[in-house]
Amino acid sequence: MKNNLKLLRAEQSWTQADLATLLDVSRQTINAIEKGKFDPSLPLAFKLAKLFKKPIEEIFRDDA
Amino acid sequence: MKNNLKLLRAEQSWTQADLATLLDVSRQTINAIEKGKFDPSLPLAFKLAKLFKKPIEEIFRDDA
DNA sequence: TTGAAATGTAAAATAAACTTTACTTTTAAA
DNA sequence: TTTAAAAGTAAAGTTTATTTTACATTTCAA
Repeated sequence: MKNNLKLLRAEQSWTQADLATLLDVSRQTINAIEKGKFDPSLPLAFKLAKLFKKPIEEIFRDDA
Repeated sequence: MKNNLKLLRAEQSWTQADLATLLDVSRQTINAIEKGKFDPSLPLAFKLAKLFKKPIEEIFRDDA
């Protein structure tokens, strides 16, 4: 599972901490997802999609 | 988080066990998701979207 | 070039997803 | 109306997501 989070976040000039606050998760969670250490839960993926106004499939790519 | 799985599965005349096999998860996992006991992981949501040829947002609805 | 902000990382703990086993209840066809 | 398949459920265990704390490294503006 790959994602564009780093890019999308940069487009908004948000820090990892900013994004974490907006999503109500820890900064480490954002860092780990960006670095591909794990995938977000489905609810968190929905929050990201809502925040970035993009479908989940446009943010995450299934490489399985 | 709500979902149409029961309906989509019925459209294909698949049992919970059939669907579980197609997705390589346990039947109890399908049952629990259909009954709303928990949400699938993002990878499993992608598998479902692929199988049913529908975007994740069309299968799951964020009610948060 | 220093210093602060941002990012990366790690360990320990908790929560949520998922499995296995096993049993009960519902559904539907013979 | 019986009975087999399907669906529901529950407990115990494993794995994965997430938090908290804490520290190290990178980046970039003064």
